[in-house]
Parts: sequence; structure tokens; C-alpha cells
Amino acid sequence: MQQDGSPHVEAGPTDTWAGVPDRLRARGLRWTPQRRILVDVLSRTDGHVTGAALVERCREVDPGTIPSTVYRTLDVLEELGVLSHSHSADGREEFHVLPDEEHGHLYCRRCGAESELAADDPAVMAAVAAFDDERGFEIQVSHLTLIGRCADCRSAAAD
Amino acid sequence: MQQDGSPHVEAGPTDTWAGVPDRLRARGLRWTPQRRILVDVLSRTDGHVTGAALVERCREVDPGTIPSTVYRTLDVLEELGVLSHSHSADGREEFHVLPDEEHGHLYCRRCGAESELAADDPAVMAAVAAFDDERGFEIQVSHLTLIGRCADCRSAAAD
DNA sequence: GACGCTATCGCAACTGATTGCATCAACAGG
DNA sequence: CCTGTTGATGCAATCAGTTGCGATAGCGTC
Repeated sequence: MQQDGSPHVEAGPTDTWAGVPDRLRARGLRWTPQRRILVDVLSRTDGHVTGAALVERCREVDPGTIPSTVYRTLDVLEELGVLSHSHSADGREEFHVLPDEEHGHLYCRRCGAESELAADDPAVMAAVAAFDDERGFEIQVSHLTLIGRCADCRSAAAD
Repeated sequence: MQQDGSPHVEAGPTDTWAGVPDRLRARGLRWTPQRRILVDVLSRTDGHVTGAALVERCREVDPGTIPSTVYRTLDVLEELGVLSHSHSADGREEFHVLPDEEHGHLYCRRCGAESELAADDPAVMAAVAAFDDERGFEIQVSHLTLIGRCADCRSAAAD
């Protein structure tokens, strides 16, 4: 099933997940059934998911899934670089699958609207540049959650 | 004890707390012993505190303090505008006493260093201006926690 | 000063996430 | 294929914070 003769190496998302077992072993870590399930769930996930949602999705596959195992595996995978986490407006953990574009979030505290913030958004780039210039600080956009008021709510509120 | 004859109205932090009972009642809300304790603790607090720390400090005064009461009162006080909350780098709640200058936080994910970010910091102002211009979004600086790498760690790490 | 409305409290259960520890099993080496 | 090392798991306890609900009590009104 894989003798397609094509010599080039797949560098897409599929390959990212396929390489995980070996990358773990190369570090002296192990490839276990529990990790296989989580990676499987993650590979079918795009964008962001909360930790709790991942636990639940793993439980659909294996009802015996234990939360601590999931969270510990997420830590390992984050160190491996295949995902990153941030905290949503309410402080809960949110995981981002890295093959997706790195991005942060914008959250309006009045209407509750949430939108993504691409790393190449002009405002984000300006902010990143400002902190780089002024303080030499490198903002991790994937962990960025801005809380405030959106344009609609600002014009709606006179106060 | 208060006939100092001075006609001007105190507008400092002391006054902010002293006015809380009436401001609550003016909204049809109530001034209770539990709220008195929390406000007392807050008035002796400057900068930021976690919710858990506030619960503990209230317990020092009244060992019977119940967490849910504290958190609910904190919500009320936030609505009143005497404090605001944000989430620290690990997602835990952090409360800011408003009489202090509004500020955000900078957190280095490598060395763990944390520093304050004044609202009038050049980089903060540039970021706020960028989001205002580009999206009409008003960043709430008091809820701002930037995660990334500080200048020291960037130069230390070649990678 | 007593009354009644209803905001607030206390409690218990629950959610999301973390930690310590004894046990188990992945996988490298023989 | 068997064995030993040690990383990972399961479990139970714990932490931070939230929610629903019946009981209590603040405070405006009579």
C-alpha cells in the first residue's frame, strides 16, 4: 500500500503524527497504547481544543482513559513541539496543533466574541516588533490571549 | 475622631474602600461580615494576589471562611470596579487592586521571570495603538499576560 | 421595633487540572 | 525469546475555582 514509487518525503501534517513514535523513542521515551489514542485524536483535530475535551474524546475510544495520563502526554507532546498550549479568556487550558498556523486569540469581555489572531496580522506584528525593540522580549504568539472590547461593543457603549 | 475640618474629599485608596459599603447598598446589594473581612484584606493588599491566597488570608481572620463566598464577592467587587482579575502564566486567577496603576504582566517561559508591564510602557502603548488602529479593538491592559522569552534568555539560547 | 423581600451564605457536589507513589509494561540488550 | 531498567500508567488525594440550592440574614419599609 505504500509502494507509490514517489521519492519525495511527505512533510505534511500526516507525516508529523507518523513520526511521533520514533521521535519519542529517540529521546528514550515510550510509545504506549494510551499515547497512540491521544495522538490519534489529535491528528483528527484542527485548531484548538481544551484539555477536558481531549480527555473526553479519548474516553470515546477507550472509556478507561485517565485524565492525568492525557495531561502528562500532552506535556510530552508539547516538549516534542507538535503542539502548544495557551489559556483561554476564562483561564482554561487550550491546546493548539502546531501544523496549523501559529496564532493567538482575541476575546471581547462584553459580547464574548472570540476570534483568531494570525501571527502575520498587522497589529500582532506591530506589537511583537514593539516588545522586541523596547525590551528585547519575544512574544510567543501561540500563547497570546488578548482580552478587551471589540469595535462593535465600543461603539455600542457610550460609557 | 473625624472632625478635622478639612473640606476636601479624600480620593485616595483609603477612601475607595471606605466607600464600598454605600456603593453596594446603592445597587441594592448588601454589606455583610464576610464582605467586610474580604475588603479589609484587600485594603491591606497591594499589587496582585491569587484567589487562593485571598481565601487563605480571609481564613486567618475567620477560619470559617468559605471559598465560594470569597470568589463570589470578588466578582461583585470587580463589577464595582475596585479590582480586576487576569490569569497568570499558569492560568490561575490573579487579582489586581485598582487604586494601583493598571498593568499587565510579562512572563519568560524559559527562566520563569515575571515582570510588570505598566500601561504607559512604550511597547504596551504601541501594541494598544496597533490593535486600536487595525481592528478597533481596545486591549484591557489589566488582563494582559504576555508569555515568551526575555532578552537574557534569547541571547543565552543559540537555538 | 417588627416585617418581608431577596441578596447572600454555607454546604456539598462537581469541573478542570496536578501530584505522589506503587505497579506495570515498553523496549534495548543479551 | 527472556530479562532488567526505568519510563508510563492507574489511582487516589489534592488544589483552584464554580454551581445549585435550601437556609439565613441585611436592610428598606411600615
